[in-house]
Amino acid sequence: MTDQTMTIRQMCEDFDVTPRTLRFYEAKELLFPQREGQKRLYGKRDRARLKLILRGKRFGFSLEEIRQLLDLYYMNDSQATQLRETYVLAEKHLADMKAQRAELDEAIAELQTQMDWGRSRLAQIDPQQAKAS
Amino acid sequence: MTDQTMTIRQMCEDFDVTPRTLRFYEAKELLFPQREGQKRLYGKRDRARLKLILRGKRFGFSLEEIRQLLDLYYMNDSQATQLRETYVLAEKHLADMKAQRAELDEAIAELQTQMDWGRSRLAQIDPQQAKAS
DNA sequence: CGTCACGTTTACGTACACGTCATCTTTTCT
DNA sequence: AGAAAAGATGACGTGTACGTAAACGTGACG
Repeated sequence: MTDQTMTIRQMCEDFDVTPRTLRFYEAKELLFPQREGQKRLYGKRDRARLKLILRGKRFGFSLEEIRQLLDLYYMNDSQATQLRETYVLAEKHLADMKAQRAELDEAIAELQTQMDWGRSRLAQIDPQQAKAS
Repeated sequence: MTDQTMTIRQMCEDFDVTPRTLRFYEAKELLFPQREGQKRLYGKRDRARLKLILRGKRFGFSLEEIRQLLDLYYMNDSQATQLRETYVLAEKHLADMKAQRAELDEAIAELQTQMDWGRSRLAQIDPQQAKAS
């Protein structure tokens, strides 16, 4: 684990995942760490990719969708022919995320309304412990 | 399907789910439609609950988490003892959603940056078809 | 009266995202 | 050197969220 690369353990601790998960992502071609003999060595690129993978998961994208999106972030010059295609895909995902944000805002507002109601109910029942928002 | 109630088909069309899904949610105690003989009849309450279920799913909550959250929205007076407990749970979910929104904002910003870069690349390669944002 | 369309239950099947052994090298510590 | 720790591969298991097929009931329609 010279230089900028790290072992699987280190990665697991940094990102709070298991070795199994990292090997699984590799099998699904979302990560491709270098090998030093048998051992996997994760570099800067892998860390950046993993960050995006985990983020994508939190937003409900499947690993397969994420795999395709990673192409946008790690496009090289020789893949210029696929650039437009990838760009269109990215537009869809961006629209998805914006829609999700709008819905999320609405959901937050509604839940907060419910909680205001709940808090007033609590205040009636149990006046001494009422909290502020 | 008198009055304010509707059949399973109608529900499926309105919410774009399958009958299997609705029965599954019922088995998991997220929905409890009335019965007219054998047949399920979905009322206003069920529709509101289903809306929340589908929303929760889009935000990455499991059905079990959603089931617990539904208690907040459909709390009745006799469950006042559980109100505080439910309130605390709701606070966690609200915090979750706010964190998710923050991350989502970041992700949107980053993706947009990437797309700006991609668009400029496209413009170089293929000047006539360049689009605006 | 038959035959659909719609609904029900029960049961098995499936895709996804890993968890959990078992077994085997390869390092690393003492 | 010997044991423990870390890493690898392969295979099978697991939880979630349904899909799908079989077998049956039941009201509506030509």
